[in-house]
Amino acid sequence: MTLRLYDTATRSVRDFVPMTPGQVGIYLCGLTVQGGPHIGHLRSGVNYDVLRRWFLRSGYTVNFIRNITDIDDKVLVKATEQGKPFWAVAYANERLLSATYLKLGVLPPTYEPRATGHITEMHELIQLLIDRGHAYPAPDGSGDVYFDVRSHEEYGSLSGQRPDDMEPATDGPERAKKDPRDFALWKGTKPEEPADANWPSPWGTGRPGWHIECSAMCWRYLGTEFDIHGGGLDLKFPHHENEIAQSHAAGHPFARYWVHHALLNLGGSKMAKSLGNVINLESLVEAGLRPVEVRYYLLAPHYRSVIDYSQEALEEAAAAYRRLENFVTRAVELVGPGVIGEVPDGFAEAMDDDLNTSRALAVLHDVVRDANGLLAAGDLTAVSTALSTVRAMLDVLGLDPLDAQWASTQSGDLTRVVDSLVALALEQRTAARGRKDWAAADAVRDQLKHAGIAVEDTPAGPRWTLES
RNA sequence: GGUGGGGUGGCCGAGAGGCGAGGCAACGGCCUGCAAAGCCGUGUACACGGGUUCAAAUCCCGUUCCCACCUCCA
Repeated sequence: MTLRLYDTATRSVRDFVPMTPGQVGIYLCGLTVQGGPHIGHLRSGVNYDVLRRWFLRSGYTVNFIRNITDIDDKVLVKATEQGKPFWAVAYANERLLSATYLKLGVLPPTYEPRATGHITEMHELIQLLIDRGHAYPAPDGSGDVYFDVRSHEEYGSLSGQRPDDMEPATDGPERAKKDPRDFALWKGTKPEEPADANWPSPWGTGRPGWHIECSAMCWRYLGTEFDIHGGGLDLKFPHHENEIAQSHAAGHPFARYWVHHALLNLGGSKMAKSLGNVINLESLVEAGLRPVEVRYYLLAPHYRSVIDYSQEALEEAAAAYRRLENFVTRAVELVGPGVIGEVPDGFAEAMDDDLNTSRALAVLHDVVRDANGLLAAGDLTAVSTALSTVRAMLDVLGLDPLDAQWASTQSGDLTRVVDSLVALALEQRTAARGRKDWAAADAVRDQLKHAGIAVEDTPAGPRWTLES
């Protein structure tokens, strides 16, 4: 079985063949840290986390690079507005992003390079492009350096657009460009921008253009050629198109597969700060959802399908997850956590088929349904086997309830105290039930329920859970 | 205007020529003292109009509506 991935560059699903057997290098365009992340950003993190976990599960060593864009127009504007250094604003948001990813169980990247830490590499790349005749310093003395789109025949191949049909890039004065589609590699100092947002360069002080950083960091951490480059569909043009242009023009073969995930919409258009239709993880947690449920919601639809955010759909997803979690909890009470086993063939086939998480979840639910039957039948050996299978699937998706990541407060000292108290009450209830005093038994159950404790009777005796 | 992706049952969401993915909700049944949880069963869905085919949600043509990108964007 091999993984097949949809490659945007060839517009087809292709067998994934790594450059080096058993190893995979992935570059994911991370965030511009002009603010905290919303759930659209988190979808990106979760989707690629699942891809990464599937590679790990399939026996690969994964070199996963996700960058931080810590300097750009918007960061500078925010810094000026807030009267803070741009780097302080960027770093605060970066920490917020990391904390949020952590809450969602997104594995930390192998490395998380920042644009401002790679000015040297960018200079080297820009000089290489100038030397090869694909870039030029602006003749207007601005200190800008532009990529010469006309010098690179394949420009537009990723997005399928012809330069002639394109609207002009607006990241510099048109009169300084040879062609309006040329884009900035280096931006000369502007008086209205913070003084500390400038670096010396062979072409004058300034700061990097947006696209060059990713080409430079890919080169630095993954080499001139690597396996997979990922990002949101909205980055396909111009960002990824420009990255390809820069890197190819520099003589780098660059990424072998381009993976783009669809966006998350709210109210009919994509979630974006600029549109003001933003929902973040904190607000969902305040509304009573757990991060693991949000994670389920974000990974349940296929990564190339648009998610139209709705509270109802999110709550349905949460209910679906609880069903899975419920089985795990009940099974563990009877047979212990066991070990994480192997994933069923159907699940593996779905994941190998361009990461079809929806179909994979269908397999997971099928197994859980059968396993619930085994649970009811008291077949502990079979339950134990099913549990290890279920946990394997959940683990690939980053949703294993037993993972330390999701360890609930229920396992603390307080729980032991509550458990002994509830046990006392349940003893009385059991006694009442023994003498068929249903009124007394139900009174105990009602009182516990009032205290937020749900009691249910199972073949193995009564069990209790905190109501969420 | 150019480039892509879509419209699937009450809701979410896979599938992409022929066995009704899965989840949520609903209804019926089983289990239960009653519940809860769970299991079993029920629904005749594929934007619209044509066409191809023994067979179309899936292919072709047309219509329509929606989204993304072409400007900072996951």
